Amino acid sequence: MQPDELLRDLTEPQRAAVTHADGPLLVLAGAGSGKTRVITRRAAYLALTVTRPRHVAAITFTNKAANEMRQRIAAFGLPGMTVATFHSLCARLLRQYAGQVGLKSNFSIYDESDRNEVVRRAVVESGLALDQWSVGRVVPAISLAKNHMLTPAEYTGKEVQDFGARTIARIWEKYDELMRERNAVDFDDLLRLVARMLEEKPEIRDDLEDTYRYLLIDEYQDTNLAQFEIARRLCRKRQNICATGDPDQSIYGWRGATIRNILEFEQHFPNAKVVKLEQNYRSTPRILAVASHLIASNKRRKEKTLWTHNDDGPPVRVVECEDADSEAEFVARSIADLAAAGTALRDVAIFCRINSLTRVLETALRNGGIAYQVARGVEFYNRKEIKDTVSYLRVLANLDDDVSLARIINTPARGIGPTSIERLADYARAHNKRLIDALREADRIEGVGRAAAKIRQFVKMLDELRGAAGKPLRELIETVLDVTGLEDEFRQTSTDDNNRVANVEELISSAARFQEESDEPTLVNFLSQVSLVSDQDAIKSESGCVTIMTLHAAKGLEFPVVFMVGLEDGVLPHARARDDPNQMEEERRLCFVGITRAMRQLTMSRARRRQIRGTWIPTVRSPFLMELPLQEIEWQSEQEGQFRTGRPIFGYGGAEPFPTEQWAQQRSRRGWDRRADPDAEERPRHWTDDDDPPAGRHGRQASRERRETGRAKSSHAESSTDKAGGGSSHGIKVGQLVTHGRYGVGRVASIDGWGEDAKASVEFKPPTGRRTFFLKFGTIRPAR
DNA sequence: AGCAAGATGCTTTTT
DNA sequence: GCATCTTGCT
Repeated sequence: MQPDELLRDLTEPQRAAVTHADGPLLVLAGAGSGKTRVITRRAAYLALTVTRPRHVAAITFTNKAANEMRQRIAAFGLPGMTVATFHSLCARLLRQYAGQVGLKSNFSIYDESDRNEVVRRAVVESGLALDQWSVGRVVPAISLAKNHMLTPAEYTGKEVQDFGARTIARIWEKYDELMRERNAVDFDDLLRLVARMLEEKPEIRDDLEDTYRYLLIDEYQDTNLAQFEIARRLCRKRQNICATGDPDQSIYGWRGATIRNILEFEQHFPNAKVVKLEQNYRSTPRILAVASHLIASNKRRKEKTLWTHNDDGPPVRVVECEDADSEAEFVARSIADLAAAGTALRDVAIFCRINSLTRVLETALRNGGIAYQVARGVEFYNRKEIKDTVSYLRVLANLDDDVSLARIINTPARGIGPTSIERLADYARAHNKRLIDALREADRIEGVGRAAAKIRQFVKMLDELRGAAGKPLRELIETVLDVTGLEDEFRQTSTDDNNRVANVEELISSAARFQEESDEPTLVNFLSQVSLVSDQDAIKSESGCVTIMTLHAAKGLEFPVVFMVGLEDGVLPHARARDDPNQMEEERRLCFVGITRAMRQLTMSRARRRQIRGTWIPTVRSPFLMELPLQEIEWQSEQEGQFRTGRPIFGYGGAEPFPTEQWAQQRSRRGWDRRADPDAEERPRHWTDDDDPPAGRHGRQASRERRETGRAKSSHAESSTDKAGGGSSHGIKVGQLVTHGRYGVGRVASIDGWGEDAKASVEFKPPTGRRTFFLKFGTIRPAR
């Protein structure tokens, strides 16, 4: 293949991103801008021009992304490239260099539940009470600290006075110790240990830098500090890092991702070239307008303007329903209508902020006879039968793995009860031995009397199985299932709903596939893959049904028709984000991600009443709805079962469609009433002038008007709104760009008058020309 | 060992 | 309000 062939059908900015050879490169890839295409082309282009495939490494977050990329690159016929997720690459490196970082290369990778088990143990062994130091409290603290590359000492360091922090650090140290004993690492360790290794072992880093000469890092906006350090340390010599991502789609801050990594890329990598991909191939201009207008309220971002050649499509709708049930029915009915008109169900998706909202939707779709699937986080590998089987395999691979061993001692039930297991564990701890050694010495342990014989049998069985550990994977797993009695158990407990036998068979075939496809199909490597693969990777688009999923799960996907439900204050944005401006921005990005998944038709909805934990409560409209460009949107309101199109009333979010007498009184009493002019309700809210981004860090145009993002102090439309009645804070200045519902964007030429009489003269593009508006009517609004 | 009644807790969840 | 885990009982 000729390199030029890779460029033929690319746009100018895409080409620039693909052909940039040496030195740091940041590709700001807007939603739907053909990012994957650019990355894969770039990988191939580099391999054909400035280097060879084996010196190119593309790193992604999900297996799904990695697989897709691998496939596309394979089409170029350039074998030998590294395409991996951060975690799988790190696991590979840690196995390779295990000895140098204090691990054995057969280490186990612990998932959430395994890790929780060890944390629980660490709490107990630290002499603390589990109900006070619950997993839910300890785990996130440690995980976050690890992702920020802290050590326990550094973690306490800042807050020596803080008893809580000191205790967490103590538990953490214990936890690390227990993990080392078990020859196990968790997901966070994979990253952290590699990052540390690259710093502390210059000779290893040197080798790796010579291997991975060109780095491509995808979804860079979702990297945490550990991942950033890995990337940075891998390109220290050559600085050949290409990061792609979109700050507006950073939605994993709560997991330790740092949006700063992408915002400050140019500081971290001086002389970086920046390419913006702003042409969108996915959505209609209307959808993009809505998305852009919303995200403009964020401060922590990089300026970017999405545009498209696509045709207009139907208007974006916002629908306010009486309650959650009728919202779900509305969605179901709309989908039924679409289906009747020829839309395929697989082209339709429903997004919600939290999983608990799916239930009403499921009911409504079922009642409406509409086929659907829920993309749940319930993973294949978390099923009991899979975990049981995998635990046996883990023990065979890593005899130090006490957590897995404890899990299988009595699975299937063989008369070794919890008391005996506890005694064994106590003995092991007291004598500083592994659990497996305690098992072998069971006869000598006090209080294990009757179970001792059964333990002996179990150990014998394990030794037998270990003899089979070298067999091909399929055979090995089948032997395990047979010898342990698991197979019989699964056969007996399988139901139509939950076919355990079939699930285990799926595991076997994935092992067989691994055996064929992997370069090094060892048991340890298979287990690695099992730990690092989730079935989020397997959201099928082929099934002929509607997909219900969370906004997080929706990232990276696209659907012709999208419904977003629950646009309510406390749901989206989530209540717990409400008093933190940074979290509010993340919620807004989440909303943005949802909107930009839609290709042709987008409907956002909200219920005026919703059942939260059992009781019906009136909701408040999401502040994000009020940040949408009103003139772009068709508003519908349900009243007594009828849907009417009309303008919403801002500042009002109660259970009634329109203000009640009581509400109106309350409103004027508080002094935030607005005139009854219907146009006035369209005016954007919350303009302030003192709200620029922090000290021009990223060199933004200071002149640009920024919208207040907060609304954090109160859930009602509040005072800042209604300075508008008083005059000067309509937020419109001479020279500023404003939009008008009919005439579009224009520039303010002059402002005359004051207060009620203030009017602006606005210059629009021909043929409209210059027009004058009374500001009090709010017909022109600041554009962004 | 197995079940049933209580207790708990409840955003999102790439790996 | 509900599902999931724990505890206590037989």
